[in-house]
Amino acid sequence: MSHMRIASQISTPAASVISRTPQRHRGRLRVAALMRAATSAFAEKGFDAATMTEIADLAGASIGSLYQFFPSKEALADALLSGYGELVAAALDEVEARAAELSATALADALLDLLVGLRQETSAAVALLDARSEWSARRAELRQLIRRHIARILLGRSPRLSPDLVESMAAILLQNMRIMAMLIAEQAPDEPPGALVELRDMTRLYLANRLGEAGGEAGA
Amino acid sequence: MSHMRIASQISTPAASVISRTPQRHRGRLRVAALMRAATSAFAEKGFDAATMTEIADLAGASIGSLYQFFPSKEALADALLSGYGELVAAALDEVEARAAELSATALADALLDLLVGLRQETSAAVALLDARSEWSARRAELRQLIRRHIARILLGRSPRLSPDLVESMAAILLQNMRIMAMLIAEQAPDEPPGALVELRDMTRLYLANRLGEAGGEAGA
Amino acid sequence: MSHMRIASQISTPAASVISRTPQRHRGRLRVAALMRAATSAFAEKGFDAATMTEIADLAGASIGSLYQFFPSKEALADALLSGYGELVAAALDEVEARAAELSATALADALLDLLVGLRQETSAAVALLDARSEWSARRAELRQLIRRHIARILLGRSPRLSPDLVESMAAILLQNMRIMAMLIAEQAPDEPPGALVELRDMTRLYLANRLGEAGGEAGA
Amino acid sequence: MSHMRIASQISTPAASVISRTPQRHRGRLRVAALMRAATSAFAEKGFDAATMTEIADLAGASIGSLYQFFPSKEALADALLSGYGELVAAALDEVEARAAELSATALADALLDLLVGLRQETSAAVALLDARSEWSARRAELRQLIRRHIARILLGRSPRLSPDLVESMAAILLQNMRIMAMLIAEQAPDEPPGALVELRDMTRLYLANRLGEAGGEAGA
DNA sequence: GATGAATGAGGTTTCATTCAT
DNA sequence: AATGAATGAAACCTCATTCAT
Repeated sequence: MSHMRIASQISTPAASVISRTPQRHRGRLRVAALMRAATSAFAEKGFDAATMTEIADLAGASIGSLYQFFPSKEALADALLSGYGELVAAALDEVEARAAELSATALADALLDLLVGLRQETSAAVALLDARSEWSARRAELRQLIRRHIARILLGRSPRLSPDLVESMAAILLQNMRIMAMLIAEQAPDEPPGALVELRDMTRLYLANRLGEAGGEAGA
Repeated sequence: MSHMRIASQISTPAASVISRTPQRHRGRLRVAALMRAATSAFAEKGFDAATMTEIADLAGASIGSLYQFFPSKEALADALLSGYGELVAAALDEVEARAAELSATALADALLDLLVGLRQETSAAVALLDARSEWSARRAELRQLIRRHIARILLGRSPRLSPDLVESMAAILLQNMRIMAMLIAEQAPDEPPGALVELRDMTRLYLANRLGEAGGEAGA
Repeated sequence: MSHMRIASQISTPAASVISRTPQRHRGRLRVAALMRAATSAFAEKGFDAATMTEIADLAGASIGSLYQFFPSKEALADALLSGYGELVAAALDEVEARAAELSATALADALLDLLVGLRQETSAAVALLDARSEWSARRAELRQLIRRHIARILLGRSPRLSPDLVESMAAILLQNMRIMAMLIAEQAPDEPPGALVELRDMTRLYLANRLGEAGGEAGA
Repeated sequence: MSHMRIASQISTPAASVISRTPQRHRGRLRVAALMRAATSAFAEKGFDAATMTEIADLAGASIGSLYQFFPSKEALADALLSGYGELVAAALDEVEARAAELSATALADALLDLLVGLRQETSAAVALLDARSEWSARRAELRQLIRRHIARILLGRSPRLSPDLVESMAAILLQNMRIMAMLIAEQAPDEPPGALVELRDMTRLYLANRLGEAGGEAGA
């Protein structure tokens, strides 16, 4: 399923965002460990509260080693966000491939489950994007990337929908996906357990209505 | 309407959260100005990035004056959150008073519009609550306060619903209210304009379905 | 006995050290309360750690009121030290009056018990004098005042002793008096209880030896 | 002689009290320089009045460097006190080794001279221990450590003395050692020069009396 | 490449002192 | 006289970043 991706599969990001692409195996392992550590630290404490030293320690590396690969804290955040964008795009690709044969309900489920497998990465990404208003450009970019992708999937299923409508729907679906990921994360232990069901039902109801299908009744 | 409340109506909060309750007129004005400045700073930059010096400057006060009333940055955040909880509770009271005579659609609208009038306060509150995982207790508390209030409104309208269901619905409605406030805030200039309509329609559809009414068709 | 003086008997100090001599009864009470509060705060926390606000609060006065009588923290310390000097001088006067008829042992006891009744004042004075090296002049002055007084007493009892020797003896006796006060203060709950006896015996032994008397054997 | 130890021999203290044990030669030098600077600053101005910036400057280091090894001002004080405890213990070990063959007078001299070689460290330690009443536990601990050591030495010389008596004697001897160190320090230029002799004679007299020896007559 | 010590700008907080009411 | 708000210098401490070994 689409959400089988796990943190350790964070792939080495595009060369452009890190200071020096490691040529050796050791280096690639290091970078992976550092990004994993950064993801965890940012997800748990946020961009500002997480320290570079702490991230290096978490990865079992020295602070100097961290700076060898990521020339600044912001560059590290950038690399994480790029990687996150790629992860989500890949997951959406899988959904897109199956979209034609999915009912509205099944499509709603596929989307809602998508970020669940990327819970921690999503937490980190949200923390990074919420941290600095100067990054609104990057935030807009990432959101647009995902939104466009979702819109394409919707348009593939129902070609008669207007492009504008489909983009607006995608914006709302993305919000619901985010809420789903947050509800499942350990950060929301106090939310009523039934909330998950309600979110799913609401999304199914909405998508069925918009895609012109009858379904979307509450289930369990 | 309920969302006519504006930022300048922040009242001096309960004495418990500030270090020295102002005992003179000038002091009360100062506290109000400081809280307004803090709301603005936290909303724009987040808890960590906003500095105490900056907040004092924004309020036209000295740093010492800020600390006279709020003994720490965290105490300031606490005071803001308490005040926010009271604002939301007051707004929900108004909705509750009218709830019996509202259709499901109208109720959905009333809720969605509720936080819009508190846009900036909501941004600040969200920023504060997301900032520190140590505050999950306070976050849970505030969320629960609002959720329970919404649940009570729903139960008033449809007494046959189970308490658990109603709490779960409230959790989802709260999320939608939050999204609404964010979409309207200046922070999301890049979102498609139709997203607002979609969010509203989705919420109407959902609420009508759960409250057993027919309505909830898309409009605009 | 000489050590019956208690804190509340701190007399209003010489007019020169306070900013404005209070003409009314209320004012004199205020000053007394402030000095008592300052003595307590300095004794417990030291000069630096005690705050002016805290002292005012302790005295049930406002910070403005404190500054009305003592124009600075240092002036407050000065007033306290002056008062302390007068207290000790008065107590020494009493000993001096009885000195001729006292045995060496009894004289040792009288001196050792002298500061015990001024425990808290002594703690405060020591804290003040130890606080700032800039005050070594004042420290020297106060010590000299007391030392000379003790020397005079010794000389009165044994006129054949050289003035230099008597001053040196006084210096040592003063140290022993200070230790006695500290051992009895609540600050030294961990010292062995027998230490008091040893200190007393050592002092008796020493004084008897120097005053040419046989006595000073250990007792209990 | 036991008081040949000098400040520059402060060794890198136990790892437990500093935040990051230096792992390179340069780091170890830094830590030693910082502790030397701190000893000097605390001895001269006291704990509160000495500033961290000043200490770093004195050591020729940056403020960040100071905090790299000592995570707080209090931790720095702790490290100093631990080091001081070790220094005194080492010096007492030397006295203990020679104690059997020393007369009461010679033993008194050995003890009195002991802290003289550690004048500056003693000044600093006294300043630190007197600074904060919250440190009474640490103060008690350090005092007890030294007292027990002295008591052991006394018991070695005169095994028939009761353990309680010996502890009480040690408490008094420690006070005399402290006074000796203070009298010799540059902080007491105004004390009569003969005071040193008197202190020494008093201590000799006392110890000879308690150890059952005849000696202890005044000299010089 | 790797390590960890060094740096210092900048943030939070305290508190003596002043002054308007 | 009395009160308590206002002020800002200065202290403690953090942490991103650089650099010598």
